[in-house]
Amino acid sequence: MDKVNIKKLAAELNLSAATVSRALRDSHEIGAATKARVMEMARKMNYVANPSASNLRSHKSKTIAVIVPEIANSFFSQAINGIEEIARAHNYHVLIYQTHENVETENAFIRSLLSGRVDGILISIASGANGDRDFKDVLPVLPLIFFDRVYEDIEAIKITTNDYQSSYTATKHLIENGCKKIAYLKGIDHTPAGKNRIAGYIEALKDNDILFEDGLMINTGDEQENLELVKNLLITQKPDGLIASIEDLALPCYYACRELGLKIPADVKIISFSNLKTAGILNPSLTTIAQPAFEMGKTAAGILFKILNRKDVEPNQTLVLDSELVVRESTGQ
Amino acid sequence: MDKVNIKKLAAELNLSAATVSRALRDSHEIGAATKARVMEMARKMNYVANPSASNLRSHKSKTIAVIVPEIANSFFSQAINGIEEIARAHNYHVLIYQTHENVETENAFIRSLLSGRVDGILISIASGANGDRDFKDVLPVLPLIFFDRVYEDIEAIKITTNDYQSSYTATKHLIENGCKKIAYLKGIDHTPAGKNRIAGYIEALKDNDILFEDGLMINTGDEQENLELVKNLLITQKPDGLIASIEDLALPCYYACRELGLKIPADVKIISFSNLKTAGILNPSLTTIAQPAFEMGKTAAGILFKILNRKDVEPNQTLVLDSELVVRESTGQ
DNA sequence: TTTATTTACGTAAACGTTTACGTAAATCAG
DNA sequence: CTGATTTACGTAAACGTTTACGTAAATAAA
Repeated sequence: MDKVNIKKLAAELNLSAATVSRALRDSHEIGAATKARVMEMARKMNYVANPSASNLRSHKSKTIAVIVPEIANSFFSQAINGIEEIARAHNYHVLIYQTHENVETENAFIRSLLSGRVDGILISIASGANGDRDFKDVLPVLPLIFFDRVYEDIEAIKITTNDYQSSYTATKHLIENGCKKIAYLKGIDHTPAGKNRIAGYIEALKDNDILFEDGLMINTGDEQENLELVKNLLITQKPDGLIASIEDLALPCYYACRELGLKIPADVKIISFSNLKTAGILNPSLTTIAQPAFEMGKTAAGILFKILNRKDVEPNQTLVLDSELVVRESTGQ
Repeated sequence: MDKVNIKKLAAELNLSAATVSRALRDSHEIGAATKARVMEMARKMNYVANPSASNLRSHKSKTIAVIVPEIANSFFSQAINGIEEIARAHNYHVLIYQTHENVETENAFIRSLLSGRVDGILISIASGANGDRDFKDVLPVLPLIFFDRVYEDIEAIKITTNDYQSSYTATKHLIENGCKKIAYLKGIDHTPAGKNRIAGYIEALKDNDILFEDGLMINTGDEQENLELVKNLLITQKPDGLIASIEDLALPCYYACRELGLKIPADVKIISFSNLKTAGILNPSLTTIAQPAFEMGKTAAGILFKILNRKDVEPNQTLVLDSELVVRESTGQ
C-alpha cells in the first residue's frame, strides 16, 4: 500500500486535487454527491492528510505547545491532563517540553517554536534567576498564555491562583492552631506566585502580632539538600509550624521530623501547597493548599482556543482561580 | 520584523537558497568561510527553519508521539519524563496523547499519526476490552515501541517489567508475613502485564499450598466504585492481605480499611504496584512494587532513536526491566 | 428571452524547504 | 601544460497541500 495522497485520491475519483481538498474540508462550493463520494473513497483508501503540507500552505499547525518545569509533578501532570482534554476536543495536538527550571532551556524551546511548529503556547515558567526571557518575541507571532508560574514583566494573559490569600490563610490557620514560630520554606521565589506566597505569610504574621524572623524563611535546593536544610532549620530554629511553599518540600519535612523524632502535629505542624492525591492518607494526613490544577489547565487551554478561533478575548487579563485549604491531621491540635 | 525565511537570508547574503540551506545543515560541499557567514547572519536575523517545509521535503518530522492511558499518574508521568529527556538530547519534539483507556480513542490517535506527523511512536496501550487495534498498520510505516502495557498479538519491540516475578514475590512476601487469605485487586487485566501479575499471584499461592479462591480476585472500575468494591470485599471475604495490582487501587484500600476500622497491617496487610513518591510517608507507609518508570521511558526512547538513526536494533526484542519490592510498614507484623 | 447570478468544479501558483543535477573555477595527476 | 578531478556554489524541481482565479453549466431575475 503506497502512500496515498490527495492526487491519487483525485485520480481514483476522476476529480481534481482541488475539488478533493475542498470536499474533505466540507467546502460549500462542492456538491453534496461529490462530497459523499470523496469521503467514501478517502475512508476506503485510508487517506490521512499530510500535516506538513497543509501546515505549510495554510499556516495552521493544529498543534499547541505546553512548557512546564517538570512533568512528573502532580500539579503539572494534572494541568497537562486538563490541557490535553481541551486540545483533543478541538482536534489539536499537544507538544510537551520540560525546562527543569532552566531559563536557557526555556528560551531555546520558545525560539524553536517561533516558525510555525505550533499555533499557540501555554507556559508555566522556570523559576531560575530572573534572566532575560524571549517572551516578547513570541507575543507578536503567537498567542502565549501563562498559567500558575506567570512572568511579571510582560503584558499577557495569565491564569493564576490566589497565592497571596492562600498563603495568608495557611499561615493564619497555623496561628489559630497554636503555632508561635512558623517557618517558611521558599520555592519558586522568583515568580509572582512565590513572591505572593511569601507576602501572604508575612502579612498574616503581622496581622497576628508575630514578629517576622529572617532565619525562619529558608531557601531550598534539590531533593538531596532539602532534607538537610529542613533538619537544620528544625534543630537550630525550633519552629512549631512549617509552611512548605511547594509540594516537593512536603516530603523532606516529613522525613526530617521523622529522623529528628519530632511528632507531627504535636511538636511541629505542617501545611503544604500540594496536589498530592495521597495527602489524605499520609502519616499523619497532610493539610494542604490544593490548587485546581486540572481546571487551570482546562481554563488556560480554553482561552487559547478562543483566541485561535478568533473569538473575543480580553487581551491582558489575569484570571485567578481559588485554591482550597484542606485541613487534615498535620495541623491538628 | 517580517517572517525571515531562507530566501531572505539568501538575498541578504548574496547567496542562493540552496547554499544557505546546505550551510545551515553543515554540508561538506560548502566552504568554511561561507558557512560562518551564513550562521552569523542566521543568528543575527533570528532565523528558524520552518518545520513544515523541511518535513514536507525531507520526510523527517523530528517529532515522536507518546500515547499513554493517563498523564496524571505517577508511573506514566515519570516515564514521559524519561522520554522527554532523551528526545531533548536528540533535539526531537514530543507529542502527548492520552487514551483514558479507550481503545477507539487510541486507534484514532494512531491513524492520525500515519501521515508524517511523527517519526516514531512510543505507546503504553489502553486496557479496554481487547478490541481490534490498528497497530499492524503502523509497523510498515513507522517504528512503534510498546512500553509497560504492551500488545500481545503483534511482533514488535516491547519494554516491560518482570510482572510475573514481581507479583509472585509480592504474594510470597505477604504469605511469609503471615497472610492466609490474600485478595487480589485486578486492573489492566487485558494486558500481558495484568495477566502476568495475576499468574504470579496464583502461582505463589499454589507454591505455598494456599487454595486460590475466585471470590478473592475482584475486578475494579472507576475511582468511585473502587472504594465500595474494596469495602465489600473486606466485609464479605475478610481477607488478611490485599494486593493492589495498580497504583490507583492503593488509595481505595487505605480508605476502605479506615472506614471499616481495620488496622493496617494488623488486620489487613497491603502491598501495591506503585510509583508513589509518598509511599514512604503514608499511614502506615506502603510496601510497594516500584517499577523503574523513568528508566523505562528512557530505555524505550533510547531504542526508538537507535532505530531512527539507523543503528542496528534487534527487531522484535522484549526488554525486561526489574521492578523493586520496597518493604514498608503496611506489610509488617 | 436575455442577462445576471449562483453552483460546482478545474488550473495553476504558492507555502519554505531540500536535493538532484549542472557548472565554473580551482586543484590535482601525469 | 593538458586533462581529470574536486570544490563551491547556482538552478530548478519536488514534497502534498490550499486557494485565488477562471469558467462552463445551471439557475434566477428581468
